[in-house]
Amino acid sequence: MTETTRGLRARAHRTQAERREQTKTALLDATIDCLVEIGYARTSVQEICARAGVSKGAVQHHFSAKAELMAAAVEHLTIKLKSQLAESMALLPGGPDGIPAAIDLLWEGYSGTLSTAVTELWVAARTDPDLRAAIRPVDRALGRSTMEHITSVAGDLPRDRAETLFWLTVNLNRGLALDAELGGDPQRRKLLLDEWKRIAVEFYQKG
Amino acid sequence: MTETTRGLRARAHRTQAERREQTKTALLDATIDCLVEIGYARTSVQEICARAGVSKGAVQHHFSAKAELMAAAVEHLTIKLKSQLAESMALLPGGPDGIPAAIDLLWEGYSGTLSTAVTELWVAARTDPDLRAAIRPVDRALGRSTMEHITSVAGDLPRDRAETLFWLTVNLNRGLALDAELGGDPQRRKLLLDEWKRIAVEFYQKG
DNA sequence: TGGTAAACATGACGAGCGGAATGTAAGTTC
DNA sequence: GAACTTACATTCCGCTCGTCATGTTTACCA
Repeated sequence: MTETTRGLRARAHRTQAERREQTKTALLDATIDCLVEIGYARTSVQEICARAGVSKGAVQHHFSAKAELMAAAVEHLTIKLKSQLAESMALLPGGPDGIPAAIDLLWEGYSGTLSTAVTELWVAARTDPDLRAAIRPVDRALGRSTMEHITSVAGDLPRDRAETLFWLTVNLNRGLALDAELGGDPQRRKLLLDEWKRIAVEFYQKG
Repeated sequence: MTETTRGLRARAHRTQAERREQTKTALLDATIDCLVEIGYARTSVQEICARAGVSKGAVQHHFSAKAELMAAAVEHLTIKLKSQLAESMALLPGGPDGIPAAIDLLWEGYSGTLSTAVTELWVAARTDPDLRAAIRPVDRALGRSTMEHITSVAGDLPRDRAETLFWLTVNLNRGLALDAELGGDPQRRKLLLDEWKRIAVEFYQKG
């Protein structure tokens, strides 16, 4: 339960725009909470409302249907992920340690709760055309923008090589994140990540 | 809709054990079909019954609850995957082409419909302790047995190195499979897989 | 300061869900 | 072939779901 989902009764006087956006973000945050804590299948409108501290009428006023709420949650989620990644990427060192640091960064990003929520939506979107249509462009944009930032730090690495390394890392991370979700061995994941860093340095930085 | 889910009225005379197993596998196959076609969230008992061509009473007779059906589906699914993998692995060549061939094989396994169903159950299991408890041991056993087979073909590669390569490949594949599910670029996936094969040969076979 | 519109709450509705109770048909056993 | 058990069908129940219609509060504006 995020802090932002509470404290709606903080001030007595709020302008309409403030009220609107506050309950809207409360709903979206609550939606993400639900996805993380109880999964997509059991994420109901009522549960979201309960967590957001508003009524079902509110969500109806802001979103015409549950699907629209989910679509909005996708965007909300992506924005949050983007800012989180941007924050981390600002601290990225260049030079020889750049690649392992970038891999660590991407792992942090893909193993967090936000990415867990994204995975829930992804899997659900496979069999839900509307949700799929909402996710695809947003997710592609996030992937591309992250790649731009990462590869720009990569320094002397040729552009296409850096991109390949990036996507390999991302997909490996997604697999490892799935493994983590089901309670795979953390020690093995650390071993694999370390090995991957070694490979990346050897194969992309030196070779 | 699998062939085995139909043709229940094939023979007039069936022994009790035959009847029992036929409807049971029909239900389990139908469950997998549902997972693949409409996803875990919308997989209901009635939908499963409709696809299996039996009534809700039947599933009630064989499984005490929906959760138990799902748990059984996990095992059924794993058995199918195992036999599919075993079939492919029998054709695996040794020698210098062994590693790329093994990677291709694993990709075939992890990008098929059976693995899609597994992913649905995996993600659902994250927030469902019972399902999780049902999946974990079965999945670990499958992973281990597959690794045993693969590494036994690996020839001169040291044991722990082969294992590391195997798990890296598996996790990369899972990430790529997720990408494929949401309609990522197939060309990029092929490029990444080819690159991974090159890395594997260079880093594990030669070096 | 009163009227208007936006933001939200409340309650009701039909549909679909999982599960229980009960009925019927097919196979087994003696 | 009659008693009995197993396999399956039918029907119903309580619940929760998403959505809608309507009522109430809050902010804005003249």
